[in-house]
Amino acid sequence: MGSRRDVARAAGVSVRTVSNVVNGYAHVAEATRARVLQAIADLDYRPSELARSLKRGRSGLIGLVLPELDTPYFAELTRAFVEEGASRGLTVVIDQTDGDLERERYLIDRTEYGSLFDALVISPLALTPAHLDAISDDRPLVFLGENPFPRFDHVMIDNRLASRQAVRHLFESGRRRIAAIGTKGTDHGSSSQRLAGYHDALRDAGLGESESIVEHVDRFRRADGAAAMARLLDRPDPPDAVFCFSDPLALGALRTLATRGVRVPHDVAVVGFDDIEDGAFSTPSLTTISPDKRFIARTALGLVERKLSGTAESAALVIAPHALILRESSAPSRP
Amino acid sequence: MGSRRDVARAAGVSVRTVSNVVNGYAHVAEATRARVLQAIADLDYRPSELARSLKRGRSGLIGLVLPELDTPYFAELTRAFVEEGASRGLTVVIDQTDGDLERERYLIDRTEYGSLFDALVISPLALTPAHLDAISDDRPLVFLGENPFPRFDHVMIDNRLASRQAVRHLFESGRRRIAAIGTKGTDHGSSSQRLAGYHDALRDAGLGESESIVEHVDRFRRADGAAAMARLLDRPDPPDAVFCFSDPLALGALRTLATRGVRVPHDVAVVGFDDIEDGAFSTPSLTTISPDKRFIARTALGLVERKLSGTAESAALVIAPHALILRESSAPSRP
DNA sequence: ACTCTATATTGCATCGAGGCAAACGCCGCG
DNA sequence: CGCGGCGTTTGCCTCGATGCAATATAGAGT
Repeated sequence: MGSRRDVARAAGVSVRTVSNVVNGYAHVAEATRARVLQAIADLDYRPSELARSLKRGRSGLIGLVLPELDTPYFAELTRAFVEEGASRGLTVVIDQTDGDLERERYLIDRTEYGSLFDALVISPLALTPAHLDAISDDRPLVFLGENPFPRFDHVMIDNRLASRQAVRHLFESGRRRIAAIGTKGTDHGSSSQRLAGYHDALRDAGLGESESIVEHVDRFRRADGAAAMARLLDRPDPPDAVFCFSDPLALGALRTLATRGVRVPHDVAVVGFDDIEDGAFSTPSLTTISPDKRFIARTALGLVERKLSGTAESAALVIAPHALILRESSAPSRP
Repeated sequence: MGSRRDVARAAGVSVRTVSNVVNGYAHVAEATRARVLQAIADLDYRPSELARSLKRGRSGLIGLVLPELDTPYFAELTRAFVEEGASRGLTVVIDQTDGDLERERYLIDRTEYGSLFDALVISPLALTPAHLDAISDDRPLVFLGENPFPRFDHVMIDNRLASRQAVRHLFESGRRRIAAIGTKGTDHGSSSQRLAGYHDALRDAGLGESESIVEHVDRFRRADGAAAMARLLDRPDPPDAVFCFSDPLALGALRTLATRGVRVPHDVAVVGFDDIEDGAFSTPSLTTISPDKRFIARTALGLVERKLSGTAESAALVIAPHALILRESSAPSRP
């Protein structure tokens, strides 16, 4: 590939004129423009985005750091970010941590120590605010998810409220033995908030702590949901409704219920969380909490731009909207 | 954040000395080093990776362009690339196209016209070689997947052979009515090769074209596999084995079989393709073709480095190894 | 002919870092 | 006292592109 200088020499003009042609500057003679374009084509020249970025002081690259990509929720969120970024002239590139603390720290440190990215949007799993003590809050970092990171911009949904609404819905549709599938012991994040919402709703309904039925899982996948549901059905007092902390868990539960010949929603109602595409097409289709992924992406990128433009006064905490999507899996059993 | 110049001023040294300290150059007096480090800390200075990359002529960023991220196979492949890249000092960033032609072209064009990425590894869905006529084969592009792109480096597995082995295995374990689930009308890629392998195996087994049973699907997801399996079971002459063109399809088929009370592998054997994690833990566990994802990632990045170093003489075509992983879903029915 | 303006083109400086080699200070040695 | 050598520090240039302002050229107006 030829350089800018080669092009200038070949076209018999100065380097500056090449620049003018490339950038479509107004006052360039037609003949000159043609000669330069010809030279560009001959030498297979293309401007270095690296150099441009250096001059501009921005690369236009935003890193999106997620725990895992094969979780449908994150995959769909990724899509929202990429599309939303494109419409703002930002390129969103994705990195995955597997919830590994070291990797989360590494990626943040890299931004800290001057990477090619203008900013990072990160959904941490293992990271806690204490790990960020040494990190200046001038850094363009935007956090997603439920763990609070006080000094930084943050976009989350109200997990506790959403869970409460989901469980209230089950109660209002006539269920009385409502189980939850989903806490993990180590998780200090969304699980505990969703659990809190579950307990809120039981309390609202006048049910005591003793009537809570919580089934733990290690991961939030179909297989875990299926196994947890089987354990619930094997209890002497099986539930008539299940609130699952993720859609894949709920889809797994549906599978077990189908296998065991338990009718959904007639015998057991199921509600999930995340509103992934599969849930809309399952049999029965899945009632779920739908976080507004578009809103999350738009807001997070807006915060990034605000930070980069220097207009930010203090860290923002944005609660993104969510909706309870009613589908077949939770239709009332007793009209 | 302070600049290199500010640091120099604060420490009372030249900019060059700051550079020497940062890069750990040998002959820097201890006192000077300390003063510079102090200034760096005070001013929260960190070197610009952008400027470094410009000087070096490399950014260390490799783009990995995939059709979709929520397909487990691609998610696992991504992991292999990210890890393999890290071990070579390359940062692999991911972009997704949804199999959209325009997006695939756009991403390649961006590299063509000087992006921040050193190279692109791309698994195209819609793109055909004709779209690349205008693209110089000097570009550091490495292709993945089954569609041939003659002038460029390429890593693929032998889909046809792998399929043939999978179907032969079904035949050898006593099956005689072997169906395939998976072609899509529009796909010019892996589907047609897997279909060819399926027919190869039938021919090997002395079964005629008339005995092939092919069930089409629109996408390669669980739900599609479940629906296709249901159609197969509803035929007057249901199969005793199914070769699915992807693991999610196979997992969907397993679900339908379970729901209908068909025993696997006793009544129907199932084989998938891709070796995704879920398949190893399903009930029954899934026999599948396992492409060597590590190998693919390692080789593709190797080709990238070869291209970037300029040692490449001509385009390479690498066939990555695969293995037939035998699990419960295809144990012999007639010993 | 001479200014004035509009169009075309260019040189220089700059972004932030690093390669290169010169130049500095200081020591010991002849 | 002068010189070679070592450790230390620095200036200058380059990477590739662009902002700024100056300059060159042509044509129009009086």
